Parts: sequence; structure tokens; C-alpha cells
Amino acid sequence: MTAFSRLRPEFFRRDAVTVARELLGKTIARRFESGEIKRFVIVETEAYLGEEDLACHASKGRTPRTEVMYHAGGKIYVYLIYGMYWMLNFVTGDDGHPQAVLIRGVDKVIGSGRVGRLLQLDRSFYGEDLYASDRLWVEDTPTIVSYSTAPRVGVDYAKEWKEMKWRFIANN
DNA sequence: TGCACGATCTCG
DNA sequence: GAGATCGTGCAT
Repeated sequence: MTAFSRLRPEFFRRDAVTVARELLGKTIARRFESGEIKRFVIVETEAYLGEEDLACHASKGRTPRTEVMYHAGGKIYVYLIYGMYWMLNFVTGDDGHPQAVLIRGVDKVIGSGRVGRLLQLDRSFYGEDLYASDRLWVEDTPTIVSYSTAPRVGVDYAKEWKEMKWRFIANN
């Protein structure tokens, strides 16, 4: 069995669109409370790119909620949506440039809300360092190079930004 | 201090 | 097609 290295911060310190595309095929490793480690291959992502992007939470500016997106790439950004689903995002880009990639699907489960449930996320993951965490990190398995793009889901309010094809879906 | 709504999903 | 369920941002 081959051991895969953990993705380094440099991987995430690039623009969100590039990172979202290259994350397809990478593996999320999650160590649960029980100590058991499970791995999930990323198959669907979305990029959220800066204050100008009206679909990005950072378009509201720097707030307690968006704070971590302003950090250098490589941290976890989680938030509660509809009062019940924890969305998993990885912060990308350089310090002071708010960006993130939303994990919409893994090999076993498609749907951002379902992913959060599968990984048993909660607010304590907010700001966690992917390179230091002992409970959630990303391993450098081969990127899936065959994929499709589409507009992001649920952002009809984002004017022209809703048209951007920043959703990446690995092909079967 | 209050209120409307959201990067969603499930059930009927 | 509606309900669950609550933090956040913005109005009051």
C-alpha cells in the first residue's frame, strides 16, 4: 500500500479556480472521535473568488464569519447553512486575498450538505490548519484530469457572477 | 432588538 | 412542494 503525502500549504496558496480544478482526485482523510480514519476522494468542487465575486461570502467584507478566508491558503472554512448543514471549504490564495473552494462531492456522497454530515463537521473545524490537523487533512493522490464545468449551485442572486463556470465535476 | 434568508436535503 | 432550523447581515 502506497502512502500519500499530505498536501502542503503551497498547493492551496494559488487562485481558487486552479485549486478547485486540481483538487479533483485528491483525498480527504478524516480521523473520527473513535480514532478510525476514513478517506474520501474529491469529485466535485466550486471556487469562490474574492470580494468582487458576489457569490462569495467575502463580498460582504471582512467579518467574524469570513475572517479565515482572508488568511493564506491551507485552512478550513466551515459555516452552517439552513440551520443544519456544515459546508466544508478550503481557504485558498495569498494572505489578504479572500478565496475558498467548496467541497460539493466525494466518491461516496454527492452534495455539499451530505459531505459535511458524512465527515461529522461542526463549528470547531473553523480555521483548522490542513497541514497540522490530526483529524482532517488532504492527501496528494493523483488529480483527475477528465472533468466537466458548470455554473455554481444556489447563487442566482450573484448577478453576472452566477454565470461563471467555477464548478468542477470529475467525469466517470 | 428584530427579521428575512441562505454556497441544502429529505420526505411526502 | 414544503418543512426543518439557526447564524448572519442589515434594517429598525
